[in-house]
Amino acid sequence: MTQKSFTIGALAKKAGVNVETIRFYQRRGLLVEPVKPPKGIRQYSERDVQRVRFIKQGQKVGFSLDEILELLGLEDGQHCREAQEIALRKLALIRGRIESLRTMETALSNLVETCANDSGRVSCPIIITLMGTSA
Amino acid sequence: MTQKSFTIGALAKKAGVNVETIRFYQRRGLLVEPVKPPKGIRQYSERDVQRVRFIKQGQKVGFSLDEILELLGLEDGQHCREAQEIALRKLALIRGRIESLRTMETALSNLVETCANDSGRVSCPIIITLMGTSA
DNA sequence: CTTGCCTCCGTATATAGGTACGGTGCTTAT
DNA sequence: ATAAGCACCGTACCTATATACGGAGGCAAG
Repeated sequence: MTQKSFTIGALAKKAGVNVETIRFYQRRGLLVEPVKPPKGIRQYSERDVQRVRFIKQGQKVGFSLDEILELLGLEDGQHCREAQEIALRKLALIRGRIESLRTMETALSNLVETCANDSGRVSCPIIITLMGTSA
Repeated sequence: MTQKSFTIGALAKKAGVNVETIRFYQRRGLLVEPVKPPKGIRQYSERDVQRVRFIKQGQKVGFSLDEILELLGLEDGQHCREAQEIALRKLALIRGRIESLRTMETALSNLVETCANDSGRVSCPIIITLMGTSA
């Protein structure tokens, strides 16, 4: 069962990161430090777990923490024009990256296929096919 | 016009990186250091430019230099079984990343669209939609 | 034949993104 | 009421990926 609020240690565990990492993200502004009840312990929610996971996903696809901060800013809601501008910039990046990845995917699939037929040496033209993309 | 061979400085310029970076990649085994003619200067080719660009592309989609080294190993040709294994592993990663990026793409497109309709504040489903993907 | 610019090489420093450490003070189970 | 186990906080340290620095030597233009 899912509690609605828990400690930093539990948050870290749920999100699959180190406690120190949570604190690091707070310092970087990627996570809000919940108010500390006087004499108490800060409480976290599922929402925080999701944010951390989002950060990790973003990193895996090549975004820096600063970029992810921008993306999270969109989530938090801000004036439309600014949000839209950022979103459009990120969209362009994302699309370029998808294209790069697809090119790699094709090259690797071909390699695997070739391999299935022939069991000698193989080589994969992964480089040539990737040039010229813009992401 | 494209010369067939040039110096490290030219290579760096063509590839859009620093000379020091080229040397760093050589130390890391990502680029082969061309033989130095006695008393001479090492010569580089378009192929090197492509390799460097590939490295940069790879980084943009979230691969580390070590992972890129593996991918370049495929390009260079090696025994099938090993190559296939590596290729399959990378394919899985790549597919996961494409999926993550697509999710982000959808979320951001929606955001942009919402923006076009509403000129107040927006709240973006970006985080929620991204949770649980596996890349 | 000197002045610059470049290669070459080794070493030192920088930046991003964590990760570890050490002390203090709650709470809780024993 | 004491010992364990966390939270909290500041600071120090670590890894990956560059980037900079500084001296020696080659080559070409003025």
